[in-house]
Amino acid sequence: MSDQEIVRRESLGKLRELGIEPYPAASYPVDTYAADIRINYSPENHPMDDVTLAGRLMSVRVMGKASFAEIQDSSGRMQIYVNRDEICPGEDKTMYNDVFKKLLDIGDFIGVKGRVFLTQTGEVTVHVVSLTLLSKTIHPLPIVKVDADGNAHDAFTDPELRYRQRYVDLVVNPEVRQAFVQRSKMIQVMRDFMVSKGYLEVETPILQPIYGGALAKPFKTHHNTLDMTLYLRIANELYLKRLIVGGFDGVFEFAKNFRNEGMSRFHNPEFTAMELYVAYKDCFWMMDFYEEMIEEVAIALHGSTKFQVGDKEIDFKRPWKRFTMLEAIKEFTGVDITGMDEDQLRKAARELHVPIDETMGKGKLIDEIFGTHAEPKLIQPTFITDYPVEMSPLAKKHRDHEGLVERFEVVCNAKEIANAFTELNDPIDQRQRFEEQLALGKRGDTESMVLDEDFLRSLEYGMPPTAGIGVGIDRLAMIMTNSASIQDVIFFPQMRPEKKIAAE
RNA sequence: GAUCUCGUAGCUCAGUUGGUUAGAGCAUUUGACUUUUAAUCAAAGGGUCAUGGGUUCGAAUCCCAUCGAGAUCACCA
Repeated sequence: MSDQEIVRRESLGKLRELGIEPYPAASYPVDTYAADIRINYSPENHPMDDVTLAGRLMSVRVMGKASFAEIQDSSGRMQIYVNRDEICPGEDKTMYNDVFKKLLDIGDFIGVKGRVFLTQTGEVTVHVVSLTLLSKTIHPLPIVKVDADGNAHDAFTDPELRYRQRYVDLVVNPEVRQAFVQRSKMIQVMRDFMVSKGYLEVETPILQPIYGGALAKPFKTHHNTLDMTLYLRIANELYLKRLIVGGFDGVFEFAKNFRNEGMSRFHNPEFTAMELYVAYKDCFWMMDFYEEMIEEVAIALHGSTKFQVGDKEIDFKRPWKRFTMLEAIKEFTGVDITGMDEDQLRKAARELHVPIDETMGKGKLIDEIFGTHAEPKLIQPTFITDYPVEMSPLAKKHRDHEGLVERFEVVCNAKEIANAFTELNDPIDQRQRFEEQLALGKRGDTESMVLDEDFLRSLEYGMPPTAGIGVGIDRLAMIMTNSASIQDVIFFPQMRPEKKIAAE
């Protein structure tokens, strides 16, 4: 235990000796937030003579019998003025001299009641009439100080500590809270948008006997009573389509998916995807739908379709640029791969210095060329359409072009932020596609799909023509909040266990 | 999984070519100041230099291994 922790435990005892409970049980009648005061207070037009607010004590400047301090609530900080003879009207000055000056620490939760005034320097301040300790902190909070020039001192910046102790990060770094508030708002706008169209928010299994709906490696677990292997879902696509079979016109789910793959600033083992399926629509309808929804998100968060992300300005104003995949490859490499067979593609990929291996089929080769040369250059939101059939086993064959499917992805800031198809509803074609995937699996591709007989049976009962889309919520949140790492938009990103705590 | 970088006080960081007892600011404690402040002044306490081994008369510093983190790459959303 550090010195500071020992001192705080001692303070705790002294408070109890003075008859002050450091962890009182009663509700505290908060009626005002710091931001309310900052926004609404005006000495002439809107005096605030009786406010009660609560929060953490974040700084204290003692000057004899008068002190200035700051308390931080969920809306921000507010300066308070504490005068000895006002909080201690009688002879006993213990409350000020001992409790306030010595036994309170930065980080403690306190409640104050008082009147708002302007100091000589013009700062809005609460003149405290009574002060209540609400919860004592015994672990020192790292204090970020900002000097007169706006420079931060002692910022709490170590990424490991920030993610492991997110609660501390949230207390001392206000912009962190902001990113999460925006993330939540983004999801809310999307949800409202879809609900307003009449679509139903649903929940589907996370524990699945057969994983499907995406190309990825799953987490495996075991159910004891059933004595069977279950997989944590990698996607919810096949379940949502079963619901379309069942007669819903539109269903969506914000789903936690789990993929047992590498971690990076773009990948967390568990992540959130939103998938939406709408009956009697196709992927071209979905393009318009998505564009409109995301434009609305941008406006809700930034008041504009245009905002800064890293060193780029991104504009979500409709309409977005649309490329077929082959057009995009031609645009950024100068090579037209239209009509090439597998060997020709392999040769073209080598010439373009695209990393490839022998397990790759025609679809993966095209995808690699696109991923290496086109995707990194797509900063503004862009639709990429017409994917090869080999890499899209759940998408309907293109109505006009042999070998392609009706599919689009949206690429923005060099990352995919949506993936959509006109869904394959021909049960015989779907069975063949699964079988091709099985063949790829035998060839050594560890991410090929497995055959889901129950899903095929549902298609055999008949699924209406359907458009479906999947949206990477974390990726989209990174762009919308201008975050460089996925860990900045996930409260508790996955990390290795903390050695010290595990040992205790 | 590969490569590179990093790990020093509660927090942010110095620490020279390997050389006395490892430093600073903030935070903490004590004292001063009894005041409408924007890091008030003074003093003090605080360290398994990530962990373990090695080289050396001597290691925070050089070498090896391990643990943890970050960046880039691979896989992927």
